[in-house]
Amino acid sequence: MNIDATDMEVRAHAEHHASLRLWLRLLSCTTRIEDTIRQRLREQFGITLPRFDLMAQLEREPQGLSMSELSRRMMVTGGNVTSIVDQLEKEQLVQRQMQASDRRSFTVSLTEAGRTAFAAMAQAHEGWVVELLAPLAANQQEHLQALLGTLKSGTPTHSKETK
Amino acid sequence: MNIDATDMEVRAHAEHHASLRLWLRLLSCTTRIEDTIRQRLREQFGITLPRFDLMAQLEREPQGLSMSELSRRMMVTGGNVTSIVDQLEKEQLVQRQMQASDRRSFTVSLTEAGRTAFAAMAQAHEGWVVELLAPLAANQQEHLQALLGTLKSGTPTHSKETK
DNA sequence: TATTGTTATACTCTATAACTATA
DNA sequence: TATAGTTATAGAGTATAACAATA
Repeated sequence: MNIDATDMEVRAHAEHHASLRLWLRLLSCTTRIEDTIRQRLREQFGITLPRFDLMAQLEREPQGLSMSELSRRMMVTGGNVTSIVDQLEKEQLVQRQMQASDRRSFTVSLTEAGRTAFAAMAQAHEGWVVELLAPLAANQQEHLQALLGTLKSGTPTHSKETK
Repeated sequence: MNIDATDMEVRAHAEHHASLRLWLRLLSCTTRIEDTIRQRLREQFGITLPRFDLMAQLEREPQGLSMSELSRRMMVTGGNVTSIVDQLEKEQLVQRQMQASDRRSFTVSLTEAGRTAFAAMAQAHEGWVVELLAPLAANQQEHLQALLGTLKSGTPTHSKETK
């Protein structure tokens, strides 16, 4: 637009546009997969994604987690964790256990039924993920993993010329 | 687990696990960026992501879109589009216009104020995206775009050995 | 009859804030 | 005082289904 636009500015505009297109594609790919998984979890197991995620957190920590730790890991506020745990407890998939050391707190863990149910769901879930990522060959998946690692860590492997 | 497990099965298990890790990383990267954008849109412009998305759809189609077309493009049901358009119309950012050809339908488009407001939001939005993707150099972003294109299209560039 | 859009309802997730019990 | 967790409230987004007007 500017008559004084330099090559660098032109290039910067083009790169900005490319970043925006990349973000829209990243978002649409992820959303499409997530929606598919969400729908299948609901249809086949009658469970929502946040509940599945909470159970997955507990599955990784057999000794259980406190409400506040769950809140931190799931990045949602405490009140929400309470309601999700309430629902899962009603279905006897998780249990609250008193802690002798601190009577304000307690430990949430999977019940035996919860472990069994989660195992079936996790197996199906993994199958869906494999299926939905199948358009990418194994070496492409590795490459994608590496690129996303760079994006996540915030550590560029190549320095950028533009400030 | 199985005593008869062949090398292929072992490899398949390893690849399945890698796919799952890739999916979790894809999800966390995307969610992190999306949450940041959502939060900034709310704080700086008092708008939600679905409303921003609807305005973005309209910005691309100056002649406007019908409710059903908006519903299709945003992949949400008609009732939801009605409520989002209602809110934006109340803020005078979009307008409903009668269509002579079909009196059941009408055209939704950005108002002048809506175009102005959207321009400011879109510019900020693009800047955030550039910032959040900055850990990746330009050539890495191109690579990521290509890989996601393969994932999206469902057309593997390499055939897979496993059925 | 089919389609366009609205309305009503219900549910989940979310954040905020006030609250209780314990440390 | 501070912390762990709960409760209450409000709001957004979503799907479903019944509905009115028009084609």
